[in-house]
Amino acid sequence: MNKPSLPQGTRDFGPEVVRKRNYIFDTIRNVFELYGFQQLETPAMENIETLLGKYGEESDKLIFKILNNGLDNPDKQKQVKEDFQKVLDGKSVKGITERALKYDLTIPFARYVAMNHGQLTFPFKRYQIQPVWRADRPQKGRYREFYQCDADVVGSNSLLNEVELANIYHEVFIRLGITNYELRINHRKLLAALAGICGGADKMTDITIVIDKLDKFGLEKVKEELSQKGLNKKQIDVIEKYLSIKGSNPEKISQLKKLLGNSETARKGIEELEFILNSGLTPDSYRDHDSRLTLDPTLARGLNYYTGIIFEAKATEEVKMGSIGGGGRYDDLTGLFGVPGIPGVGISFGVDRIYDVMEELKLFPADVHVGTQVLFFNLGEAESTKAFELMQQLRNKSIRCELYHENVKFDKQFKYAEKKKIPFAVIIGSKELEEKNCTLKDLRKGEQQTLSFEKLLSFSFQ
RNA sequence: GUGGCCAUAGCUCAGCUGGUUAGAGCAUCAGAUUGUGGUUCUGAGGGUCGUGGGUUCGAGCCCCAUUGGCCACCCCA
Repeated sequence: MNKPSLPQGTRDFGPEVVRKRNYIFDTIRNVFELYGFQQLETPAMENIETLLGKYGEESDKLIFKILNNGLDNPDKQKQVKEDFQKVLDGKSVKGITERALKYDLTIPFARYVAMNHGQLTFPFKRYQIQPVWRADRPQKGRYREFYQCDADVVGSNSLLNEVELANIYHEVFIRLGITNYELRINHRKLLAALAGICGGADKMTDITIVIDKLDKFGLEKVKEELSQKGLNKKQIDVIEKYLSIKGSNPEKISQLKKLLGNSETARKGIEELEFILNSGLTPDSYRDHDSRLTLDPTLARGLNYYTGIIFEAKATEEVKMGSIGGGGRYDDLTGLFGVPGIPGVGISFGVDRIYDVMEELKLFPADVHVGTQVLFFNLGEAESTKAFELMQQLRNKSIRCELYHENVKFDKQFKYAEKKKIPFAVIIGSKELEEKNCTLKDLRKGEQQTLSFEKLLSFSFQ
């Protein structure tokens, strides 16, 4: 018998970890609901054509495909073998696989909206907290199964939504104690305008991918790669100017206007960025701390469907972690599913990464640990019957209790309480039973007192 | 998908240029202690050294393959 193991990149979560994760989930959920979002759930798997081609070519390879059942049916052998040959050639074939695990929450949401747009009240504000799967190779902060927490607004072009979403980021991170985060924003239209000047719209993907690497590889390497992509000296010069835009947010805006101001597309993008940056609705702290909400012209984001404002949230530099959240506006996501004209904007939190950041910065409050408050010692049949009765009454008062499972010596029962960090022990032995009282010991202080049963039931257990 | 590093007790690790019976700390269990835990002391259990093959008189150590983990690239949360 082989040792049991987990699939690569997946994890079990023990009780301690689940508590901490729930703390994050609850915080995010509360903020989402505070802002008027309602929860949606979609299946773990989707029809494969719902997902393929939505994220870009590279990402299609990272979608987990589910093998069809019944491939061993003798009547189908010939067809299956032909289909499988196509799979070997890198194609996705319905005869072999027609379902896949979802890759993110946005596309399934768009599918849902496309299917139900007749019934929905717009703007539709939904949030979704579910696992997604990527066949990526695991490494730091990257797993094959991980949770996303998304909030999206569809059916509204208003930039108010962007402002709201930026506020949600702020509120969540502050509540979690991640006070040193940075929310970077940019606009796809700036990148489109830049591409328009430098080699045409079809170069946009290449350009965005390359400039996204600026902070990692530096300017020279970026210029080198642009040259390899077929851009000429003049075009690269423009991009260099674009990349060297620095300073406060207003300073960057004015430089962008100078560089791209001739382009109608860019002007629209800059206007929208200015609206967000200057919005009186953002918390005061944004304006006090310019670095919190930062205009970053080099921010690109890989996902193809973004068309407007894009967001990315990062923790402080000292925590070497990729982005802990991202999002943006898309003009026409449901158009992919035959229902055009529904724009949307959304954000996503990466809970697994937020967890790692909080662990590293020791941000979990001590009281996320909510275990048993009271352990009733088991000192015999008559004794434990009384203990059981009292325990149930305490439970009715929402005090978390348990009765030790067998009558063993004190030593063991104390050590059990110790290990489970149970603060109180209630001892009812033959002596107490006779005197109709009990011994209550505070294990943190090492102090104990004798209480009547009535007193025990009204004790606060703090 | 590409590259680098690693794999020894439940956990963290030691184990010399290949040489007798593979060690430590922590954890676990038992006892000192049948109504008072955390400390202490004593003892015990626990390993086909990730897996499969090879070289050798002899392999935890060397070689090949394989699986898994970590890290980086691509990409991303």
